[in-house]
Amino acid sequence: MSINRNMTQKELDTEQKIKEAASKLFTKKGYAATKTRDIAEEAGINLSLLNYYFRSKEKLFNIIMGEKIRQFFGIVVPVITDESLTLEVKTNLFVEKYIETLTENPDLPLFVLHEIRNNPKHFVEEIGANKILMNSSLIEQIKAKKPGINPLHFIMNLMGMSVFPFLSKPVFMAAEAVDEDSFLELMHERRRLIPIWMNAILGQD
Amino acid sequence: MSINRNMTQKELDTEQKIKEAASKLFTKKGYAATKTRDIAEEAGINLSLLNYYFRSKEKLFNIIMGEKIRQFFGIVVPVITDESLTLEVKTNLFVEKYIETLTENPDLPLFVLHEIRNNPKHFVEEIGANKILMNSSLIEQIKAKKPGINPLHFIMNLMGMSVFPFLSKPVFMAAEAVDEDSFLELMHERRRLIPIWMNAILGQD
DNA sequence: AATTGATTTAATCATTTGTTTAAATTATAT
DNA sequence: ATATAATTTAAACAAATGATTAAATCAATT
Repeated sequence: MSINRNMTQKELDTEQKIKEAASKLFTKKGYAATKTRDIAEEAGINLSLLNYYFRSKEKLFNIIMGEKIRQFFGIVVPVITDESLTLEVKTNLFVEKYIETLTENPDLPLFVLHEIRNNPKHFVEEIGANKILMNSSLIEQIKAKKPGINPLHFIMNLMGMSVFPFLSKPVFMAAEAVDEDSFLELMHERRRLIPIWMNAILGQD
Repeated sequence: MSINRNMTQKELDTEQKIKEAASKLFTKKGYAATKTRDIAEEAGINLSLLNYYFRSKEKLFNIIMGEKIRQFFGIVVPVITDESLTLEVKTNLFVEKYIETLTENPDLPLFVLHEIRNNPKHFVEEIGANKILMNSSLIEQIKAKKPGINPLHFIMNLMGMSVFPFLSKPVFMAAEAVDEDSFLELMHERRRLIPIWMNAILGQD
């Protein structure tokens, strides 16, 4: 029953080709709109191999989903929990990591937010993410600086300013407000500007 | 062939029941994951009536989609184009309208952004939205205040701070950072705070 | 009441879709 | 080289799905 007994080059290739095709289509079109035959065609493999390597569409999806969730949240968990970093450094790293990752993977946030809404359990199980945020040193640092305000406001501002542009990119492109190049340039500028804006929001002391 | 020859109460009810069921399911699950039988069951009608009133699932979807796009963008187009409003008043109205609408329709932004990415033509045809944003008086006012920076940065900040919390609500809930009540309270606070933050970002002159 | 048209229903159709099966091929080990 | 196991393929299956049909019911008009 077990697979991967013999780690030939070809075997790894097939499994990897399926994963990459699935990753591309799932993130682009979502679970329901992606057909197993689409994945097989995109991967250039026989349809049966999908079930041979991953048992079912759902199991394949769960694997991809877990990777994407870790990709989306994994990049910042070490940053927000690191007690040795100042608030300013955290903000800088947060913005840098997100803009870097999302520039490479523009479909990531819409996919992750969509699928977490459909199945929040995935998120919790994958990241063990409950409690992490609220107990992070980032939250403590914000509370210390702005004791009167719920610190989540600033997390939402930071994420909103960093992530939302990628979510709304198709809208801005359809509205002819940006093209591919000018969007990239904007995101490059934001890597520098968002920390400045966050500082302005948090008060200039 | 024509429908709606006799505008009886019952007929309007059936058509409306289908539209409301479709609206609920499409916005919650997307086009592909919503089955015509789900819509019929949610509406409490016979499956055939969906085709009788709307010809096809796709035609029904296009109607719902158009309404949602108008709902999402229609609320702010009059605000950003009104030359008689100051930048501060525009910002206030923008935030107020969005937080009000999205509090009532939390699934709206994810649905709209998802479907616009899948079919940007819909958006352009529905709103005629190309050119509107970049020629708006809002853009002019931002340019006048911050001549050195691309005004889209501030549009993205304004939308990001207003809309992103609704997109990420399921994440914050899964992370046990908020519950339903505290989220509502946060959004109520943001209606007041975002204009202040936007002012801080735009410089305090 | 009878006729006509609109609406609703149950049954059915044709495709699509996820999965399985069994045979064929390829690689590995003896 | 032969036997054994792993991989790949083509064909097929069963269930799901969007749509249609034809008959039944309901409403309005004469």
